[in-house]
Amino acid sequence: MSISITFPDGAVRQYESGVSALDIAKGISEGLARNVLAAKVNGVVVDANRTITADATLQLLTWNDDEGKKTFWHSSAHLLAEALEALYPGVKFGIGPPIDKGFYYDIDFGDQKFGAEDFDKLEAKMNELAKANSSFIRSEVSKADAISYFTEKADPYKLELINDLNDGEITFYQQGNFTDLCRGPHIPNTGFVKAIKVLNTAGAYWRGSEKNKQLTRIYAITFPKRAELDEYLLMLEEAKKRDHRKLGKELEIFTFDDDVGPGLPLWLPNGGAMIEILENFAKKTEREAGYERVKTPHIAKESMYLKSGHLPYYKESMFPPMEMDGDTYYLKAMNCPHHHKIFGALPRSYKELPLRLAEYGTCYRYEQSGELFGLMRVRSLQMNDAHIYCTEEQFEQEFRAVNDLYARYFKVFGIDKYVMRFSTHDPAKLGEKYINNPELWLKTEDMVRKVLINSNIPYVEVADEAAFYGPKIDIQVWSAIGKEFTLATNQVDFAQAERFDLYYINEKSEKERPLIIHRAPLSTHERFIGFLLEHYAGNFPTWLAPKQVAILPISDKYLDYAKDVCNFLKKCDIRAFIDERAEKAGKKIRDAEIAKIPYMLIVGEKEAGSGEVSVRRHGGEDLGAMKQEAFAEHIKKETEI
RNA sequence: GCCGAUGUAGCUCAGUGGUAGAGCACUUCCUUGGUAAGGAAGAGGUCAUGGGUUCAAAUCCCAUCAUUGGCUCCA
Repeated sequence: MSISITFPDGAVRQYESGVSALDIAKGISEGLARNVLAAKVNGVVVDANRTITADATLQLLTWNDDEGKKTFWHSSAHLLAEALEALYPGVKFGIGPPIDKGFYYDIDFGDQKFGAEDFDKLEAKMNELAKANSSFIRSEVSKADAISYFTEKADPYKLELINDLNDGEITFYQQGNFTDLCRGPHIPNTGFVKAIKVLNTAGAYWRGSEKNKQLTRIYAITFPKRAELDEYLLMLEEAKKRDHRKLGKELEIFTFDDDVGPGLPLWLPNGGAMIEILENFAKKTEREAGYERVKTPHIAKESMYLKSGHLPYYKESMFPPMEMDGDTYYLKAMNCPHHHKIFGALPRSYKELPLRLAEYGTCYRYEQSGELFGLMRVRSLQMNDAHIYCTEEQFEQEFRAVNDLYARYFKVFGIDKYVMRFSTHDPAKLGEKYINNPELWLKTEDMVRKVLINSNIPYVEVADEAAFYGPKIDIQVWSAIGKEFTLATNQVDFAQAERFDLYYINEKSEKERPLIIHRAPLSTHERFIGFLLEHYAGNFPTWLAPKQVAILPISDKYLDYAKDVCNFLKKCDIRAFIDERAEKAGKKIRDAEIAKIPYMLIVGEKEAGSGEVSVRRHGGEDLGAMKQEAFAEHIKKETEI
């Protein structure tokens, strides 16, 4: 019997029923067949050697397809497991999925030890098994047989997984001497794997729950070509150079000190300068957008956090309380309750709304020790915070205005690689993780969704990630080394107005609850500057650079002229300094280049005589000689934002 | 918090049981120079901290602290 196969380009060809994707590939070219990792039949990814017995659409998946890569890495995880079982008999296997870059396998090593010193051995074994060209053989297994197989192997994890599956949907895959519970699909054989790198190990709780046993997770990556692995490793090296922790040290932005404490950054003068620049920018922008600035203390009494509802949710991650005059005080971990108190301090009319209260508020959060990460996750932080109190009718416009503000900021910084994550509640956790008000949850979530859709903002919606007081939008970005974190946030709060008994008088002279928007588009100084360091790889645009201009006298004979230039630039609000060392120009240039100073002004006999400066841009571009005033003008123009 | 790794001069790092090292940075002197490293000398360390083993510990063992790769968490 013959069947019709439709290819992605629309071509339809006839084949004998029972043909496999691999057969079809071979029919097209041997070269293609060598590269086929899996196939997409009627939209479902399957093994390339699965037989096709009815008319179907077919896409051959290779390394160039994401699904091809995923299949390749998934099979590589099985290869890793096969090697581990050979080297460490009796280890138990958790799960071994592909990830964005490579794959991992969670292993229970029992009494056996596995560490970085064993990576070479494991790689060697994997290479050996890869060369064996073992086919991945699929078999359908009854639940009873599956249970009996893994009972014999005494693997509690696989048994637990099988338990959740139904008879008839269980498949095994075998390659060489290794058999695994797996839904597949897999690449044709292990020989496709040509380059292997075991990257690191980590503890990982079984099924992601702290209550379960911690397994050893082994991360690795594989490629069909040696050269691709080398390229990948090189890229990792490059990424490390952008790491804000490395750059922050090199550019003297921040430091940590054991006597100050973990997660408590010290801002060096360069970091202090950046903070000032960012604040000035934000304050101006927010003033124009109708925000008013407020200022609140760093501590408050327990009663306020009980009222706000934060304490039961976050007590564990607040610094321990202080006892004073018979009262219990906490260091503030969030600014919202303080701001709510400001809203409530005066009688409010609908005419005052929306009321937008902004503060670069300093907060302290007792983050778990294992969470601390450079500037991205710290225990003292200063937030670009504001709370907008508005009526329900004003909500959409206000929420949209906040999103516009993000867009504006992100454009200034050239931030374009991010994902908007819309977090909603889980109805099953009302009253536990979330304020128990089902109608308001649905209503506000609808409002947010509407704004996102109406503004054409791409987003992903995730359930059960909301704040306890309402849904939120987070802007997710990635650090140089690939760690995901929330940069900015925009949250709806329908709970705290009630808790603080906040109200305004509406047109009909009735009391009404305001809706509250929490927003922090520029995140915290800590996280934002950490992010910017990586984003710009330390090469800040001139307006943001803590030091904008290095004045480099050719010799100390021209120091006086250099001082004239420096004073003039400072008067023009340009951040300039003189390299007064008795070094040659070449050395001073090199050091200014390494310090990533945007402009270098070389001043010597020629310039001193003519009142000029010779301008070199960071990176080497020579802008030639110009009058001091012309240079000041040049910088002014460039730093307008 | 949990599992693993790491901790030596300001920075980057050598140093596997026998007198603490290098490069850069710093200080001083010489050199007074033209677009990515001039020369010389000097100073700088309780080898994270506290115990232990040993004739002897940066080195071996234990604990603590910090950093870190992940996991869990994230107002």
